[in-house]
Amino acid sequence: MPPKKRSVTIQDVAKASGVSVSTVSRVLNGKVDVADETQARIVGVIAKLGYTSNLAARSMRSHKKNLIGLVVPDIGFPYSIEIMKGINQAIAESTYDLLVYTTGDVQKSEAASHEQHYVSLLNNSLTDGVIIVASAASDFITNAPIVAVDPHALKPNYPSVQGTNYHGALDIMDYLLGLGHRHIGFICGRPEINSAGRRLQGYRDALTRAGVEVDESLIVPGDFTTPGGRERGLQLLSLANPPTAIFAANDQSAIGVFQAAEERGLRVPQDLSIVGFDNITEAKYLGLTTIDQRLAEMGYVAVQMLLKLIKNEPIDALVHKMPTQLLVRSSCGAPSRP
Amino acid sequence: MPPKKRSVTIQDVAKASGVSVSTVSRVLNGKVDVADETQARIVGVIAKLGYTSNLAARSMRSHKKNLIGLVVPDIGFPYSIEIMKGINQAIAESTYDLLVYTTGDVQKSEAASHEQHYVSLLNNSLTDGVIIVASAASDFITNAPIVAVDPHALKPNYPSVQGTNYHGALDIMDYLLGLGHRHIGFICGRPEINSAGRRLQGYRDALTRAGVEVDESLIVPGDFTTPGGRERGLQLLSLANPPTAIFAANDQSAIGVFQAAEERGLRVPQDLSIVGFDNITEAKYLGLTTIDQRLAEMGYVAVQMLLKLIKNEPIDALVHKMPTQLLVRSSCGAPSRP
DNA sequence: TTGAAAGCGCTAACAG
DNA sequence: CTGTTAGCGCTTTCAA
Repeated sequence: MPPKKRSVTIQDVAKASGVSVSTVSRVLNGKVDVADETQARIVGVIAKLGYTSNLAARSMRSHKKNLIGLVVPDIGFPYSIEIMKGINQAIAESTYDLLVYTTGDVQKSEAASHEQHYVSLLNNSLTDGVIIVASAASDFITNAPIVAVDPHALKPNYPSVQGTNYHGALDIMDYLLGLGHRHIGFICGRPEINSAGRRLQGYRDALTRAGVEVDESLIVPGDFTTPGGRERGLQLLSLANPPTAIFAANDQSAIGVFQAAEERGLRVPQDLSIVGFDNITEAKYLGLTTIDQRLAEMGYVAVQMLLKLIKNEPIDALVHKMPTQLLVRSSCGAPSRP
Repeated sequence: MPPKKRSVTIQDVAKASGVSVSTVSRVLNGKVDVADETQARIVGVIAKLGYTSNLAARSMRSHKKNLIGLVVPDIGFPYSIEIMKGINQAIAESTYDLLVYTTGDVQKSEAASHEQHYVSLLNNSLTDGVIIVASAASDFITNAPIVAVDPHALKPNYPSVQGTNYHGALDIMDYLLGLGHRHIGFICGRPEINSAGRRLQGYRDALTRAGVEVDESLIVPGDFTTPGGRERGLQLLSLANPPTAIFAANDQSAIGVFQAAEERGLRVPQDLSIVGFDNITEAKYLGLTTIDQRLAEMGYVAVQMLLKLIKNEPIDALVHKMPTQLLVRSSCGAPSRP
C-alpha cells in the first residue's frame, strides 16, 4: 500500500500554474479580479491535477460554508427516515448541501452530553447551522443556529418544530370511542420521551372525558419498536378480558401488534382494531389507522426555519406547531363485542 | 446582527486552566504524560466552558478521524434508504461514526465531476474513507479508500459491491415464462445506468432462450420513478394487444404500474401480473413480486470492505457480488389469456 | 510534566 | 491584476 499519498493542495496548483496561492484562491472563490488568461490556465491545472479544496481548511478560514448539518441517532429508523425525506426535499430546493452526522445507534449517542458534542462538532466548524432530531438536551451551547425536530424536552431553549401529540391522541381516542370501543389498550412509548407522555395523557383524558374509567391493566410499557409492540400486544391479548382495540404509541409498535394479532389468529379489524401514531411509510401500506405527525413536513419546516436563522431573518415563533391529522384506514372498525 | 459569537477554543480552555494549549491538547487526546491534578483541572474547565474541539482544525492536523463518509445524491429515495439501513447497521456495530453528504437532489449532483468533488471534499479532509452510492464516474482521485455500492460504470477502477442484475432479470423472466406468460412488457430504467441495461438484457435473453420472439413495442423507456412507471404502464395497457405481465426495471416504476392497472380497472394479478426489482420496503407491503437486490446487505458489506481498506487489510476481491433473490408475492399469477 | 513554536491548507486583508 | 503575509484552531516535535 502506498504510504500516505498526500493529496494535491492549493500550493501544488499554484506552483504548477506559476502563480501564488492567493491567485488560485481567488479563482476558487469566483472573485472577478483575475485576468482571463490566468484564470483559464489555473482552471486547467486544477482539472488536470484533480484538485479539490480541503473542506476542513476552508471552513476554518471562511465563515460561510453553504452546508447544513443534521444530527440523527439512527438513519435506518423509519421515523428518522420520514423526517429526512422532508429535510432532503428542502435541501434540494435550496443552495445548501447537507451533512448528516450519525452514530448509527441510539445507544452510542443517547446521552445529552453527546448531543452537545455532535452539535458543536458540526456547528463550530463545518456547517452554518444544524438540525437535531429527537434531541434530549434542553439547552445547547452553540454559536451557529440550531433547530430541533420533535425534541424530547418539554420547553427547550432553542427553536423547534413539534407535533401536537396530545391532541393527536385525543383525536384517535375520540374516533375509537365513537366507534363504540370502551376497552382500549395502550402501549406506551419510551418513558423518557416527552411526546410519548403526551400521547399517554391524551389517551387518559379522552377516556375520562367520555366517562370511561381508566383501567390501568390496559396500559402497558413499550419502547417504540416492533418486537416490543408484538410482545406487549400478546400480553394485552392474554388478558382475561382483552381489549377490543389497541392504541400503540407509535406505528412501529402498532406493526408489532399486527403481528401479535396474527399469531393469535385474530382478524383485524373485526376482532381487534389497531391504531398507531406517526404515519410512517409502512403504515400506509399496512392500512394502519394512524395519526399523521407529518414528519416529512416537520423536517421541511425545520430547514426553512434554520435558513431564516442563518440569514438573520426573524422566525415566526420559537416553537412551530405542526398539527397532526387523523388518518382512518382499514386496521380500524367497530368492536365485535360490547 | 450579533457580531459573530466566537466559539470557545482550546486557547480559552488553556487560559482558563492556567496551562498552555499543548497541555490541553494532551488531555484532549488522552495522552498519559499529564499530571493527574492538571488533568482533572482541565477536564473541569472543559466541561464548564462547554468546549468541543473544532472538527475542521483537528482533522487538518491528525490523520485518524474515526469517521466514514457516505455520498448519496438523494437520501429521500427508497433505494438510497434501503442501502443506508445496512450502512447504518454496520456503523452502529463499529467504532466509527458516519458523515453523510448529500445535495438532496440527483439533478444538483449528477455529473461525474461533482462526485469526484464530493469524494475529495470528504476524503481529503474529514473522513477515513468514503462509500459512494450509484456512482457514475469510472475512476476517482482520492488518497483515502473508497468503496462504491452499485456503481453505474461497468468496470470501475475502485472496489465495489454490485448486484447480479442480469441473473436477477433472468430469474424473474423464467418465473413469468414458467407461469405461461408470453406477452410481457418491460419498462426500462434510466438508460445511462449500467444495471438498468443489464436488467433489460436479462429480459431479452430470457425470452430468446425460451423461444419467444422479442416484441420491441413491449419495451418502453422509463426513469425509475413511480410517475414514470404509471405513465409507461398506461402506455403498455393501451396497446392493441396489451401484455399479460409487466416487468418494471425497478420497484418504484412497478408501483406506478400498480397505479396504472388500478386506473384501468384491472385486477392484479388476475388481469395483469406485475414484477419489479430491488425489494424496497414498499414492495413488501404492496405484495409486489420482485427481485431482492438485498440493498441493505450491500450497504453493510460496503462498510466492511471499507473498514478493511482503512486498516490496510486485504479484501477478498475488487468486486463483491451480491446474489439477487427472487421473491414471489401476490402481484404475480398465471395469465388469464394465452 | 510542561511550554514554545512550527506548521496543516486555506482565505482575506494589505500592498504593490 | 497579483503577491505577501497573517492567522483560523489544532497537533506535534523539540526543549526546558
